[in-house]
Amino acid sequence: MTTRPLTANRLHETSLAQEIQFLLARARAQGNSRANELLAAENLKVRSFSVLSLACSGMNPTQRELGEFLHLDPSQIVALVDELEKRGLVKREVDPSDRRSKIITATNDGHALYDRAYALTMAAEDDYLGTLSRRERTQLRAILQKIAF
Amino acid sequence: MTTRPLTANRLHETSLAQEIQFLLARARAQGNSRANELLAAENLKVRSFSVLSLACSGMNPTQRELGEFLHLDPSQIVALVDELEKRGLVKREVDPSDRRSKIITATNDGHALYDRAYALTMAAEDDYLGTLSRRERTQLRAILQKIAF
DNA sequence: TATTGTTATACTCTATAACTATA
DNA sequence: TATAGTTATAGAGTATAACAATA
Repeated sequence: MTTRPLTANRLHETSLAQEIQFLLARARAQGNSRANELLAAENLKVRSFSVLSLACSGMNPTQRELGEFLHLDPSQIVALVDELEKRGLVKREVDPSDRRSKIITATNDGHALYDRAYALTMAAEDDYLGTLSRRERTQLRAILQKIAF
Repeated sequence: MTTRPLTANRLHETSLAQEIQFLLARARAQGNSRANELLAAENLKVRSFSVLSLACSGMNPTQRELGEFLHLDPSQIVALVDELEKRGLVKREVDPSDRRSKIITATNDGHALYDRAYALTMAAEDDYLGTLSRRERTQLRAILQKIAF
């Protein structure tokens, strides 16, 4: 964990520090950076991990669906899938019901890597949510799901 | 609010959609985009609003403190303060106790604009947290503060 | 005519290093 | 020698438009 000397702690009392939007941004940044640190051991980032995770989900998502769900442009999905495909972790398959679409699924190697990477993201969660109780985590997840979906 | 057709709703059941990190990112993205939409009416973005807010806080922050608190590089702070200063919203003052540092404070115009912009960020919060009860918002703020600080 | 994936391109955001003035 | 701010620059991330294949 990158711990920095917070000599600016006195700004915690400002109005900005009470805004949920600001706090969300800070919490996300911390979690993202910690997750990226740990995922680097498997040459993944949060972004590519997300695609791999959905490829492993059994839901057979198309690239279009991945982009929609991850809020990423189609061109960004192309780049992410390209990289994972080159590494032999996922494969593109033409959707028989609509030959324009490509379904992204994980290979055996992809599933194996996902299992290890998933454990890393859980470890990252423990690191930056360490001060939260089980109950608080459950509350947080429930509230965030109401916002996000 | 940019409402998009979510034909990928079926992915809500995936393991990824249960991860707090993922949900935090989504919630932040929604809030950020909504706040930017509303702040555009005052030619501000979330980023420049944050600097203006701290300049109005009465805490007389230095640029260094702004960067530390907002997790931004010194060079980014320079660019943000430059823009706000050009618009006559904030001013740089040399810190008498350390002539290397510059203290950022708001002008009268800056305070007036901040009041309007703050109302916009509260409106944005209402928009994307609309489904949350008062109690849930309080819980969320408290939990996020434990994570962020 | 509209949509999926692709490519190319540009724009924004972020990170890094070097410089100055002060300490 | 170290630090605050500045400048320049490069890299990563993001958004846009145009194209081929398919619907």
